[in-house]
Amino acid sequence: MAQTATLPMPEKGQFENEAGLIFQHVARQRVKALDALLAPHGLTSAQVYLLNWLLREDGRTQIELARLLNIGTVAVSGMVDRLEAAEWVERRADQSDRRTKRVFLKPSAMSKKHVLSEAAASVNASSFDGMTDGEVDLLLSLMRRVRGNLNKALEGQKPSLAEAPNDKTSD
Amino acid sequence: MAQTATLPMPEKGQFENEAGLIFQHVARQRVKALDALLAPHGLTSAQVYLLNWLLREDGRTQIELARLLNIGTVAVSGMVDRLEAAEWVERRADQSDRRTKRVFLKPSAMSKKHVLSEAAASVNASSFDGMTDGEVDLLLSLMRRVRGNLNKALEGQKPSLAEAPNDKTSD
DNA sequence: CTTTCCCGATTAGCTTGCTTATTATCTGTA
DNA sequence: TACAGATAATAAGCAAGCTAATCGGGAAAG
Repeated sequence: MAQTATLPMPEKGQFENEAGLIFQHVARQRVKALDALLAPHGLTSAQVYLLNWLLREDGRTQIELARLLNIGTVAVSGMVDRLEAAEWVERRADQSDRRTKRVFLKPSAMSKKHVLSEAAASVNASSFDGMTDGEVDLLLSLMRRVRGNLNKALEGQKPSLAEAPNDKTSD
Repeated sequence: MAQTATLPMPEKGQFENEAGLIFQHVARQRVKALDALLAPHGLTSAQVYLLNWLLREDGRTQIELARLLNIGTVAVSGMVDRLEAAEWVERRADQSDRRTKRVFLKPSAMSKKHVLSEAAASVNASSFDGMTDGEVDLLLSLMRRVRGNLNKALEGQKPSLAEAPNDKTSD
């Protein structure tokens, strides 16, 4: 730190603002880069993340997909709608539980397998260009810590599910 | 799948998939955390990023805001619509160029100044909990390099603006 | 002066995510 | 057995991005 006023580094307040935005920027740019690669195949980045999980193991329930993708079941529902309309996947009823629907890849999706992983790998390669393996590992491990911190913070923010035994001190 | 069964670490392919997702996760969780803090004030995280730039300097054009926020002018237009409807800002025509509109804070927004910066700082504090200043600096500098890499990659992907002197070899 | 080109803002329509509320089904307990 | 509560999926409606297309206003040729 220290940095006695020589660098073009903004001051503390501005720095924190920039810290806030850079996570959004990187995420959005990754989406854009991936979308650009996938557009010729009629796919989007979010769809590819979902399909990649199905390629690892087919026939997952939508709740399983939601947990793997870290999004809500409602978002999964919409995505599966679109994927089904485009004939990449199909829903089939679970036999033992009529509430759940399992999502299966259709042959058209399976045949695109290499495209999906190559597109993702290509964006990673671009993202980490000029970085050593050690730097990439370091970055990812720091990101995991941030994710863990935010998970904790978000759990603390919504005490609606857990806790609340007799704690009625809220507003 | 191989995976010699000791660590919970997935193998390379899965690792890369996770690398792709973690940037989205962190960005989204930051949004959620910030939104939760701001909801009582009737604001969203994206709106606060925009307002914070106006607090630094009022009366910017929408294109300036788009560049600062790293989003498109269309997105800015929509956000300013909502901010204007909620009486946080107002649009005024530029005098010298009738195409451009400048966005000015209204008193209600100025009075929230401390709320905005505190919310952002709070999310940063949560995000970086348990990390040393050095680690945070390192993370941010790595993120900046990733952003730079992606910027370059995205420029290369759309040769529609630059280049294309006589290159008509497209599809 | 006019024509052509560029540029700021907007509209229309899309994807992806969210919250809240509904519907059906399952499960556990009285 | 019956009823209460959890759980899987969906519907409705919103925010925030995006691209492509449009409109009006500058600016620089001719």
